[in-house]
Amino acid sequence: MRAEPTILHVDLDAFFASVEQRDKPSLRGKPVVVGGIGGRGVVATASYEARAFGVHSAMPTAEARRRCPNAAFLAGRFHAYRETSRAVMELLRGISPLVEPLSLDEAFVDLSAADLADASVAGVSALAHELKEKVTEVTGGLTGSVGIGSSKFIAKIASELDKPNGLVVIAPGMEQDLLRPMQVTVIPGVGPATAENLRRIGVHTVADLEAVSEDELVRVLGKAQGHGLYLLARAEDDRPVVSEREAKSISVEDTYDVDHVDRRILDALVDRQATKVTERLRKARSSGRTVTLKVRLHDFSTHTRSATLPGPTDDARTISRVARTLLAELDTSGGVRLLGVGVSALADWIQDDLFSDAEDIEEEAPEPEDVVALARLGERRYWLPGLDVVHTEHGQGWVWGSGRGVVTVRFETAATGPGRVLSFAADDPALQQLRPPPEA
DNA sequence: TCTGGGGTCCTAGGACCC
DNA sequence: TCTGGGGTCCTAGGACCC
Repeated sequence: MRAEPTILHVDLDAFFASVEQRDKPSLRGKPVVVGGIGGRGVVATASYEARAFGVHSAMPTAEARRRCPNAAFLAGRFHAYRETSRAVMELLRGISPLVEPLSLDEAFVDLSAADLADASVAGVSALAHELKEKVTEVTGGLTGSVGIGSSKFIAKIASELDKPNGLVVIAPGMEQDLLRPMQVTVIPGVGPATAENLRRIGVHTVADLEAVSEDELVRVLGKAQGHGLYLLARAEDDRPVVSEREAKSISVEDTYDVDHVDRRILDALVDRQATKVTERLRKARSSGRTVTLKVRLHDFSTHTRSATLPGPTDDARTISRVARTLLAELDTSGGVRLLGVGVSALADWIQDDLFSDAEDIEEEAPEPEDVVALARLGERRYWLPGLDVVHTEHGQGWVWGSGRGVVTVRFETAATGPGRVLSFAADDPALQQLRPPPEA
């Protein structure tokens, strides 16, 4: 909790649906539902016109159609959403460098890192009014709801209070008065299961929660959540706004219109997902060590199986092979409604099968003028999957040897001189024997 | 015509090492 | 011969968020 109301939370109103209404004027003023439009789809966003019919996020689309047959049902255009989101995030970064996006349509901004003349309630209100106008400008007509307070928790609660197109500033010192009468479910992190656990010990409101000892909360909810809620019940929240967060996993999943039983089909679907994951890994210039397969069976029971490799990979065949092996461990004879393939334990560097690496290196050759990129790309690490002899080349640089493990190879590049191996090191003693090839 | 897709964080148990 | 903890890694599942 800060002494001044310097944490701002923005939430774009009915974001996906609003983008559709912006781009298609015939949809304006009408119910619009964006989400899965197949037999097993759910609603991602409903326009306020559709919400009037009782349609809301996470509702099965079939139910939404029943409640609001005249709505436009759209599958969504994520490219347009990303573009619009990017414009808003840029705008926010113009206010303060400390911007933490939570999703395409939500972000925290730490105003204490902004060039702010007046951090009083009146001062930040004026800033927020201006921000809201600019949001509408840069998005081509969308509105956002803004909450400002002394912490992330309070800012987030505040932005919920006056949707859509709202602006609420909670003056420091008023947090407890605001929270006490509210249901515990307004607290982010308190979902149906936690609410039920709390209900069983007689807790319905934040005031009720505040009356429970920390020991009791830890007993009922576990260490992390119990401690966390003990603090939030008192509006104690020091969490910083974090602008740069590294992804921890990349995954793809699909729910099928019909359950699949045929092994060959399932294998082929896993294969396709492994390819998609790989594409995204490569785009992110990343690789991962742990492959996870997710399976939802006909009865909606969900199972995951994972395997951790000795080194990271961004190879579709490897990921697919591991995922299919994991699939074989599960009894899928009753039918599979969802398959997913994910990769975690990400490394910010690229594994390579050295025999197929030459093209990749070419693709990733740094721009000569980009010295910073060069410094990073000049050093690449390779995972050698148990090959007897490994060698690679970049320009005229070579290394070879035998063993298993991770080896670091530093190349000279076009900008630093002729392509030559400068040095190499490995974590497996066998690989210490790596050496440049004899003169040809 | 039940229940998406992309994530994050937490828990608990077992293996393994010191 | 029996008995320890602590730390870390891995795995599976669950809760939650947008």
